[in-house]
Amino acid sequence: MQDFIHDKRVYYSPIEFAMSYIGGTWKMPVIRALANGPLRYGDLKNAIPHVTDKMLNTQLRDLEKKGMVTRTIFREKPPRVEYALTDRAMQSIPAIEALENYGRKLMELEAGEITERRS
Amino acid sequence: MQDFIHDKRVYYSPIEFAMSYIGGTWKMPVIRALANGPLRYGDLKNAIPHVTDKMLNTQLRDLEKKGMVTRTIFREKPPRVEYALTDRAMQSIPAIEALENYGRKLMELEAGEITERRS
DNA sequence: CGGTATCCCAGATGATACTG
DNA sequence: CAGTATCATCTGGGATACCG
Repeated sequence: MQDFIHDKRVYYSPIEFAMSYIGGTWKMPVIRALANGPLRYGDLKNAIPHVTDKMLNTQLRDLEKKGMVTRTIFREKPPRVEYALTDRAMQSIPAIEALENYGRKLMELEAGEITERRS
Repeated sequence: MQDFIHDKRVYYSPIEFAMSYIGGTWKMPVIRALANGPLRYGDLKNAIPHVTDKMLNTQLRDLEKKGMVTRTIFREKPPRVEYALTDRAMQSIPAIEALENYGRKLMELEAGEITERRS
């Protein structure tokens, strides 16, 4: 395939381009956590073990910029902020689930093997 | 899910674990290039536009260590080295193709939109 | 409750040149 | 043909602390 230029950057393959949207350690876990419906910030954070506020916020801002999530503020008491997937993010779910299944297969394979001793 | 520990590292999700095998800019393109059968080094390099020798070699060594590719040397004239996918790498192909399809969808979406002006 | 602001580092990537 | 070696760069991610 020929090069794809977007936002002044060159992408060599559809894979690389997809990863610019959902790559990194946290973006897929975020999307997966929102796959069953919108969540507010706190619930989202609880749904993703080990994520820090900084990383969660960074990733949410990135995803917003890319048109993958929407952020809705409800000015209630106490304040509420909800994150939801856009259409294009929902279309990534099959790919993310495929990756997740593969990860589980690898975990089984590795758990079943005797750990190699490093020389 | 609970944490998964492998090779002295903690993985928080199957996704993260899968990405430790096929993540990075070049590993999926490499696996995809080998999906239809073994290739020798030069052909593999030609199959992956823009990859440098350093990156291709680094990734191939990584993939070897993880048990994702095999490296076979044929002492002929001229020398020949063939790379092939292992079983566990072949199991990643559906996930990689799903990602690739998603990347293509995103490319269409972006190509069809009027580029936003950044303020 | 839902975030920001700093500072910092390791590791991933790249350019270039050289080799058995 | 199939790589290594070296050096430089850049950014993702983490620790910690603070804020409207």
